[in-house]
Amino acid sequence: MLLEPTPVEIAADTIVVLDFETTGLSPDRGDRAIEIGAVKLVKGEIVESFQELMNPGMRISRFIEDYTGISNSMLTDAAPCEEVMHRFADFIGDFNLLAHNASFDRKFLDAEFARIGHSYSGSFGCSLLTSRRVFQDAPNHKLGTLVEYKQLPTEGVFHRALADAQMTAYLWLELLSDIKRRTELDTLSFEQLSKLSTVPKRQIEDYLQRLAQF
DNA sequence: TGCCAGGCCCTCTTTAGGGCCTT
Repeated sequence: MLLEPTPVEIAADTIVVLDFETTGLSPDRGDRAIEIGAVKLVKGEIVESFQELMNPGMRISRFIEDYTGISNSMLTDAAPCEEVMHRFADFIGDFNLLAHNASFDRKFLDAEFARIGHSYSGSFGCSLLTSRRVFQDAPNHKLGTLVEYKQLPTEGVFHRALADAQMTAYLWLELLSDIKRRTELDTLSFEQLSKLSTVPKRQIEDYLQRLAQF
């Protein structure tokens, strides 16, 4: 008889990859989220997705309309941020989280969750910091460039939350694959990968060699 | 009207400056 896995074991195998579209760069200066997209990766496969527009209670700039393709008219009928973030809180649970340039998405997640009095316990990983170390020969480390550089699956849509979250998930799997190949390891923990993103670039080869010895 | 942030990381560094990323 198989035992049901404990919640801790499930969390270790599951990552939620997320991406926000926002009114600007800084929640500290009043910017709000306008779309959240996310996919749930379980043991390297996308098993669930989440995508919702949200009404920030203000008009968005022409720049953001052009950049994202999200118009003011699209947001008029969207649910308010608070309502969407409650549903997103249920989606992410206590799973570990990942984003491309996670410091950006983290500050918007924290700001929007603070508005609804919600907190979360998952750790944040960053595909930008990791790819700067693992894919050091890439022309640059913008998400779109890395998708092209690694020939990752894409529908040609950029700067929309779900599409960017999906591409970030594929980038993460490519990073995992590359590290596994270089270390000849079968499995890598989220903690090992998070640690890697803090190792100085010049020391990455040494770090990978140390990983391979365990 | 016009402008706006911040974390990370490299180097011509650490008593600093500037490029890269995210919207």
